[in-house]
Amino acid sequence: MSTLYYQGESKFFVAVDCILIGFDNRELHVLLYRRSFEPLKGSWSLMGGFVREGESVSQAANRVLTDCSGVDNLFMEQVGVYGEITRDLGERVISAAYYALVNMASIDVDTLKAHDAVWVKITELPELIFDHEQMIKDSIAILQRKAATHPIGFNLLPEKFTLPQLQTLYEAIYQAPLDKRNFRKKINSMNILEKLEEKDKSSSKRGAFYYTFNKEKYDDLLNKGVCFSL
Amino acid sequence: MSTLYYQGESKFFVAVDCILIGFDNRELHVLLYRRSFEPLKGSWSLMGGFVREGESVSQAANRVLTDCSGVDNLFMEQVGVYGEITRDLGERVISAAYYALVNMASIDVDTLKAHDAVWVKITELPELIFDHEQMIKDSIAILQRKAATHPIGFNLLPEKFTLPQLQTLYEAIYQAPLDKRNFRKKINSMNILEKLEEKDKSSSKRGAFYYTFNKEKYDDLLNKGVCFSL
DNA sequence: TCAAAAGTGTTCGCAGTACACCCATGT
DNA sequence: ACATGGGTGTACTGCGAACACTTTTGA
Repeated sequence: MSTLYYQGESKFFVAVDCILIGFDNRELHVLLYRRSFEPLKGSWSLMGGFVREGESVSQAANRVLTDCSGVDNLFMEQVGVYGEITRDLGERVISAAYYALVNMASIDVDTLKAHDAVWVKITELPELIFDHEQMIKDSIAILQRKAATHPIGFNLLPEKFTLPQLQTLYEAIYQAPLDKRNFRKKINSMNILEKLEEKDKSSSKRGAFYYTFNKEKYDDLLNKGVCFSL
Repeated sequence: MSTLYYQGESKFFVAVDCILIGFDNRELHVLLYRRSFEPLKGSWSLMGGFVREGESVSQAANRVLTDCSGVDNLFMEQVGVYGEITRDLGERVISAAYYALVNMASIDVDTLKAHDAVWVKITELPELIFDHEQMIKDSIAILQRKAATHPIGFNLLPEKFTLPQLQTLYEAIYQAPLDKRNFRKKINSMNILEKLEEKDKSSSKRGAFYYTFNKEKYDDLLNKGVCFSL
């Protein structure tokens, strides 16, 4: 390894911690697991890992997410870096947090079991190691802000979804009830959804029409300078 | 040094880069300097430094900011972590960016000279090393978003300021003209400013009244759940 | 026939926006 | 007296918020 330029400076362990947020058509969940190594073995923790030589920090986050979810290229964004000296009880570790969004139904249950990972409702978080609770709080704050102005919520839904489902999602994100008619009016006026013929009969006798997110329409709006906001 | 738990993992140089944003009552500026060491010695760069063993990442950012500005405890927030493998042409360095806000008049000119640092208008940025231009763009995006809903703009002004000054500031932040009467109506309705007897005669014959930001009033509003937004 | 969820319009109030003139003062 | 920037009010409009009934269908 070369130390051409920066010799004398210190080096640090750099980790990534992943806040994988999922939706089960009712509530938001976070993927947690029981830490399998010391220190604090057995405590609740976010999925994480160390950054390696040959990968960027975001690649490391993607690797960790793929590994524990079984799905590649999840929607993912950086939350921030957590750099307090004693944040990790083992040794000093500087950690970059990333949140990712996924529909819980698309995650293979066996992959989760293999990592001892479980979905926990964000309203019922257990005690977590280090600063992981703060990371989750920061993630949800970003999600709440960003979901209001960017169509990222669709990452939490299956390809086809109903309007009641979509509304429940936003109610879960904002942790607040929304008016059905106002919500539908607004969604409708955005003109970014495609209504399908098919109905979902699983949650009512009448059935609710399926919709899909239409990325082309959305990109068109952006090009015209129109502002998405929900 | 202990390698109790995490042996086998790699360690990295971790740097901080500081986007010090200043206001001169006309335009926003960023503090840049000519890099004094290889690689790319002589190129335009943000102020930065390496994180040291005995300090947290944010403490490192504060140290760098204090060092180059001569002022301690500037308003400062994290922008994010930049972790591409080859982002630094020397060796691999993972960098955390922080932006800070300051009134340019409060910075000692000699301190700047000592660091070969200069204020550059954000509308006239030169070519910068590495990903520093991206860091500045990201900072300004955060500033634009955050200044609209949080009273952070006052960090860019002196203790006493006039309403025309305040308006010019927000026009510089948003890079858009604002209507004088609407701006004053809104500011006034927030009830977070204290009008002083004194006038600033430096920019007009009539003179403009000085105001100060009243943090108590602002905190009161927050406690009542009122939402600041400009 | 009834229970349970899906779907549908209108009204009201407020906040954002557009807009033009008088004031104070130093030169 | 005049040039320069400081300060003020009103009318309009569009968007968010509140609100209740009908429809469909499986059990």
